[in-house]
Amino acid sequence: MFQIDLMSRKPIYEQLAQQTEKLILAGILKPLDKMPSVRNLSSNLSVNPNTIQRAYTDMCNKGILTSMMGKGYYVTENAEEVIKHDALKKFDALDVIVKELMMASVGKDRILEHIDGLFKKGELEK
Amino acid sequence: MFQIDLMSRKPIYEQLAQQTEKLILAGILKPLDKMPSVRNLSSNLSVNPNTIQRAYTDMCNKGILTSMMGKGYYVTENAEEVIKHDALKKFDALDVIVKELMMASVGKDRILEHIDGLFKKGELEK
Amino acid sequence: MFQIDLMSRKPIYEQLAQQTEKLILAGILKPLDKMPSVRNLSSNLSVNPNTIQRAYTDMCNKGILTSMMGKGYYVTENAEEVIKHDALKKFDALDVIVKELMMASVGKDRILEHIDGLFKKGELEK
Amino acid sequence: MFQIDLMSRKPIYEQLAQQTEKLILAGILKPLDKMPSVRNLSSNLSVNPNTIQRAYTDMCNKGILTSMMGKGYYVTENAEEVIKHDALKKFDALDVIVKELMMASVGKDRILEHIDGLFKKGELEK
DNA sequence: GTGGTCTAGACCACG
DNA sequence: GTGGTCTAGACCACG
Repeated sequence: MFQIDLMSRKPIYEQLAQQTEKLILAGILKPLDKMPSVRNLSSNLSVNPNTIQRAYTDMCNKGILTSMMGKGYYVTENAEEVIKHDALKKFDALDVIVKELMMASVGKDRILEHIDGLFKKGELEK
Repeated sequence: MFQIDLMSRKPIYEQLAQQTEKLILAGILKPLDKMPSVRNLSSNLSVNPNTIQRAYTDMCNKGILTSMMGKGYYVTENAEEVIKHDALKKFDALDVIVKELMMASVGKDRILEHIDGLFKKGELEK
Repeated sequence: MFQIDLMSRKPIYEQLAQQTEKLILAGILKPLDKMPSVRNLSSNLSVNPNTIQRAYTDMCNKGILTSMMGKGYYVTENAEEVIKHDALKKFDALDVIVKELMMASVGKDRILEHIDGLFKKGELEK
Repeated sequence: MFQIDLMSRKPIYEQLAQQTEKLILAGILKPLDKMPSVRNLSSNLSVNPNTIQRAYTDMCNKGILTSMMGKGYYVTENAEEVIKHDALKKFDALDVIVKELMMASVGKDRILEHIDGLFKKGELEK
């Protein structure tokens, strides 16, 4: 269910959080679903329990998961909503990249065309 | 000429390299121009000399600068070309972000519109 | 009769004890009344029997309940008295919070007003 | 500057965060002040570096501290503001306690009188 | 030197 | 069994 890239510059706990969010958006993980236990996921992925804990705690703070002591971690009811709301912050990152492309004389048409292409590929994947 | 944001998450040496590239693309730094000396820039910006060195060395490796022992660092003749070519790698980063926005149910129209807006603002700045 | 909030940070056994105390103060549970059996309450609330046991044992230690081997748990004769006496310890917790509000520049008037408001609401509920 | 109570039920990282907040509210730690380094504070308090890190990271997430890689942690410019704003959440905790006192037949007058007493003591401390 | 991430592993509270 | 906290200590990036 989860795949970790140890060579990535992205911290493992961020990889876990991001993949969890994708599973929720894809409807594979649903509200009130139980997450794998810290120890279980730790041994399955060969990742230290502390690292799993960090990922889960971060998601709790964001309102995507909730913990029940002695029971486990669960997807919150409004997890999808929270994730979608957070995604809007990504427009800022998009701004930065587009501006850098502009600086490098990459024209507007070429960028729009490129994004258009992404959506066409995305539609084919469905 | 250079402005460092100590609060940024981006490493100072990356900020320096990126600003140098922008100055070259803007035609302010031209091929064969001499870069400020490591010591000089270090004291002007109150930045550790190692950090300046790192930025210069990185740019040398990319072919944007060249060092002449005992003389200093100079902008290469084809620096602009190299930078523009490198910029194309940023399409990958753009892909990642656009896909994440798509996952979060942000529609194509909204993204294209947003980018369109960026270009309009960019034109006004000119 | 009892309602457990699994999402609460408060341990279930504390929730049970607190609700029992409220039922006693409200006169719903009276001295010498029999408490539900551990097994019974456990299945009704879908709570681990150990948790019920813990709540009952704690209340025995405080003098609110008493156990009769093979018979069950009963409200003690002076349970109400014990609970009211214990409540005075809550003044300490109140002190801590009020001091923290003071530190954060929340004025005396605002605090007193707030508490006044609570009592007015409380009276309406009657 | 910091005092840790190892016997307290409150986690060390919370004790550290709370004491930092108090120092800021008291004007002892001011905006842009540098915090002790993780390693330094760790050895001074005989507390594991990870625990200090946790406290600092939490405060970063709340907007009270900011970290500069390779430089250290600094109090943010609007730290005091953030702390005061957060303090308002404590009214909820106050509600809970006051209601519990009410349940235990502690009258409004007695509570208001008690708080009044706290403020008089507070004034004497000045 | 300074923060950031991670592993290994212990101990506790809760259920 | 499950999460929560903590110690010990390593290794890396950054300055």
